[in-house]
Amino acid sequence: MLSKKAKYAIHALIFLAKHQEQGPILISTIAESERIPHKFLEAILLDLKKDGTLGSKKGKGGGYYLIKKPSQVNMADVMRLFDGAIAFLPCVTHRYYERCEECKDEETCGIRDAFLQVRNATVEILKASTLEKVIARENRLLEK
Amino acid sequence: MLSKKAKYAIHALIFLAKHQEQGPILISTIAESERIPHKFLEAILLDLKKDGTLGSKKGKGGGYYLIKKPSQVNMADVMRLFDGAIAFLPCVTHRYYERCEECKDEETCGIRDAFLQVRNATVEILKASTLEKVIARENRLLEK
DNA sequence: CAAATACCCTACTAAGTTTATAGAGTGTAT
DNA sequence: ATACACTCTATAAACTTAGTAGGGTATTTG
Repeated sequence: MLSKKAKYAIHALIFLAKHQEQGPILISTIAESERIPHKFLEAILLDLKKDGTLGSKKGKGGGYYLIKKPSQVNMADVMRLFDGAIAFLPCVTHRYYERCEECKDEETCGIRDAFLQVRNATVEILKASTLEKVIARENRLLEK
Repeated sequence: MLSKKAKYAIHALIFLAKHQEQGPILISTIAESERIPHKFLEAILLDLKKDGTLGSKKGKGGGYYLIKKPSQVNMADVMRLFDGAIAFLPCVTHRYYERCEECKDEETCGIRDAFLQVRNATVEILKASTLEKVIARENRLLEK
């Protein structure tokens, strides 16, 4: 399951994308609108800033804003940032690769292939799920 | 990531399937061969028994054995048994359905669709990954 | 029947992770 | 100068995971 951090991050990103033209948005504004604990959201937005997804401005009129285009922000990257590797086994991840400690012989491991397929399918779908598409989908659903 | 419980369960099942014709296998035998803490494995095998996958016999000459055919035991079921729902969001699971508490309106949620696709793809792949196929794959790799 | 065998069950503990909260610090605009 | 709003460090409560302890129960064998 996704952690709350990842879910909050996604909701915050959607909010920021929807209000992009309003300039910097206060943490408090997002926190209230999305019902996210203020201090918790602070840490989340900071992570997204260090990641290069968001920018921030201090002082009056300050707040957070999207740096990347909504078409460049995808669910796979957000998930990785907050919850780590997407794969179910450490031996089938690309960037966080580690041997499975329970595994006697990785070369002849019968389950690796299935979990590698799962990983690849998951990454493909989540990479394609960009902020732009997510918001387009919400708007489409709202119109009905 | 898969829990150790789920990984241990998979390894124990593979072991049991490979030694199927030997009759009941001792917990200790599996524990030593697969390097799983004895008491921990006990609990795991008991869960698999309650689930209907394994049978057991008490007393001398006792132990655990597969009840289902290796072609009927798949990774999706094992994962669900030990780690719960496969989906990343509670609102896209079939049997453990719950609303996402962070979600304001499920009907217009823009991310549900992507995570539903992920769930469906994952379940499909893991359902197809049966004990029979996993073992066949190991044997194929060993021959090379 | 008795004793050994081996699974069954309940409770507990240690460690790690997640989900926060508190409060002081730093930079910015007016 | 001062209010504003993000930044950083530390801490704590709740929950989950992984593993341990110890006795209970059923079955086989002599």
